[in-house]
Amino acid sequence: MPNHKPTAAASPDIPEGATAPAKRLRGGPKGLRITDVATQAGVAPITVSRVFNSPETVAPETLERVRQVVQKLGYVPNRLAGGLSSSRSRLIAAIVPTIAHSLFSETIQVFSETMSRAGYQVLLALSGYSDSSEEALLDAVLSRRPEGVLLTGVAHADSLRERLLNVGMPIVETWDMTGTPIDMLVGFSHYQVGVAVAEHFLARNVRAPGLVSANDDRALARRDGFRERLAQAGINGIAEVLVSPPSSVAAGKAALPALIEQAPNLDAVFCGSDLLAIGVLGAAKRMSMNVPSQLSICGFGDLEFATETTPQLTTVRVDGTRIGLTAARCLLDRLAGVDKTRVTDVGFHIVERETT
Amino acid sequence: MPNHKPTAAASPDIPEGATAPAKRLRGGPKGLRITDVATQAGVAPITVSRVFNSPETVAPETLERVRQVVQKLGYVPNRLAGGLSSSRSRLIAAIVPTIAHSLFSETIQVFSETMSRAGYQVLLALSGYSDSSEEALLDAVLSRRPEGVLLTGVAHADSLRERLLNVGMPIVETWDMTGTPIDMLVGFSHYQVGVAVAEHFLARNVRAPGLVSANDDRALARRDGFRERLAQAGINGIAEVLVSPPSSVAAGKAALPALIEQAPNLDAVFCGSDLLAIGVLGAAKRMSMNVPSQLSICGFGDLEFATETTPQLTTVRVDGTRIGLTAARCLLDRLAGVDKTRVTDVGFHIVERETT
DNA sequence: CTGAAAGCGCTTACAG
DNA sequence: CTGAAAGCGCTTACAG
Repeated sequence: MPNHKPTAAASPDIPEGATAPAKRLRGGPKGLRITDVATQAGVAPITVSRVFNSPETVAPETLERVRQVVQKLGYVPNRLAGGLSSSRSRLIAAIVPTIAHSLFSETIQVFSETMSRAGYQVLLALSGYSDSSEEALLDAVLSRRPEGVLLTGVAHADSLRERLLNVGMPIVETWDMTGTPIDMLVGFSHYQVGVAVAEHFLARNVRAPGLVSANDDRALARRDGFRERLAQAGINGIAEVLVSPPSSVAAGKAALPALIEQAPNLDAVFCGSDLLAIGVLGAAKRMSMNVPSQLSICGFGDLEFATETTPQLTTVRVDGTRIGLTAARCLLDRLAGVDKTRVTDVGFHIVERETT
Repeated sequence: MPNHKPTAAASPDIPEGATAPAKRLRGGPKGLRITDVATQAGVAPITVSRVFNSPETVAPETLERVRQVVQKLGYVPNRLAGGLSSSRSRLIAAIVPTIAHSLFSETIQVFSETMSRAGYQVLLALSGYSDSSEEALLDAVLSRRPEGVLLTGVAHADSLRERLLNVGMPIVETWDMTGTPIDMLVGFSHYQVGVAVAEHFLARNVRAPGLVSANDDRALARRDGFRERLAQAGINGIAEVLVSPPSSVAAGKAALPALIEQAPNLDAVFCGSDLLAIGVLGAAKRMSMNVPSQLSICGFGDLEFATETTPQLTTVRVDGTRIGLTAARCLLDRLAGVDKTRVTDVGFHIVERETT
């Protein structure tokens, strides 16, 4: 027979005349609490807590007994309470511009899987591509007291950087590169992508390259690398069309005529995404321009289908899965007290498919 | 001058000889608390709380004064504490098999945007396609005490259904249809998709259709509808290849020869996803089979690029954005106390592109 | 419109 | 290996 708690036996024996200060009730019973389990198992609440948080410190028989009660009652600990009490929320925030049709989704997928295997849960925060309400978003995120944060891109606004520098929790910036990370960083240089694509075009003796891309931070960095490398080769005044995110096939289609208007001799286009590249390809076909002989097209993102359906396109591949996994490991190491490599450059590859 | 709290003035005047029961400290100061703001603003903590939660009940001047202190100090309320105290976590859980390369990502995107506009945050839980650890996943989710749950698919395992029926929080099942939803439902019938694709093929006088798909619940429901409708038309013993998720172009490529081995006269394939369809299309090309004249191919998902790059393919379109928006509204209405329509069938469309 | 007290359900920090 | 007490940072439920 388990040892009974003395207090558990002495239930309603408060003297009639006692001046108990009229206990205020806060709503009805909301569910099972740790004390319910403790009472049934004949242990103190702290022992039930240990069964969940440090089972190795509990005697095997006690462990078994408590677990059976937990199972029987269907008790699920309240982590709001647990987190408040322990200052360990077991929550990680992931701040992403968007997950729809995006390269980031596989990063978040792996990141989330890895974190949850380690006992953390992911709070998803979509920032959109506008910086407008990023302050509010950060407030919302920080109000949950996450133990770590994954950012997509490097923090742009100074006010955000400032705040994040001061929160004192592990932070990984991803999908970009900078010399001044807030904390840890897993990504690659979009500027260098632009340079590499420029060199790819130059090697093909392109004369009048143009560019179509969304006007977000990273796409603009690629543009800058592209432009500056071409300028070194004496090519200036590049035709350019910027579209607002999300980029789409339709936007790519519309862009080609606009580019040709700016540069009638256009013979190459660097696109901010594979969807844009497919749009440009479609428009080129309709204008009877041969790709790639008359018009070289390079996308970005290396969508899975593209290899099969559009072998005329060159594209840039980034290993989003590796970014997610590495970012998760960085955070986990840091949370475990290990001082982790701060910057990881995962690089990128230009994927030139067989020319048709 | 703001009215000072009496207690705020009387700081360290406890008599030396007092037998104060050795206050135990729990770690150092972890950050700003509501009392820090209250003290600086010369109000009670509860007033600061009201500034955040019911500003309309606070005098304009007080409101302003408190907000300035909040701003100056950079105070962010602790929602672990707030949620524990108020039993309102302001958290919504979204349980999704996967968000990478998936149709669900746009549903989650819109769902998350809509919920966050309403002051909720989304906890992302990836269930994978295996039911193995779904119990553990649900425990993790419920431990956060979300105020609502979005499920992808209808709950399969009885034990899960049982638990969800009893948690007493609003639940929306999505992306599927059933006569016995747990609570609310926004989706469509995968079985009917299969029926519709069968009819599409029958209208084209197909004789020997086959099927390749992942072996998840919903894909199998499509298969069943497909099979049974064909059986009604006297077509039985359909060639079939099941692949494990995630489905891919490569899996589609590998499937076609396997299908032809089962059915040498194969003249149509219903694919579980557009990626599989692209793979089958690629394999057909390599085998010099004309699509669609020799081989009809139907995908599922209507990926954006496909319209442009693979006009030979037919596919099935579902409005994932609408599912996400509707699901969010259902939950929000319910949270606001409105009794909401329980079942919404968003339907689907067979998209037949111009035949090349 | 504002506040003092009590309580939300856990875990820390001791103590045995 | 186990437990009693105190505290985590808020909000509820009154009271004025």
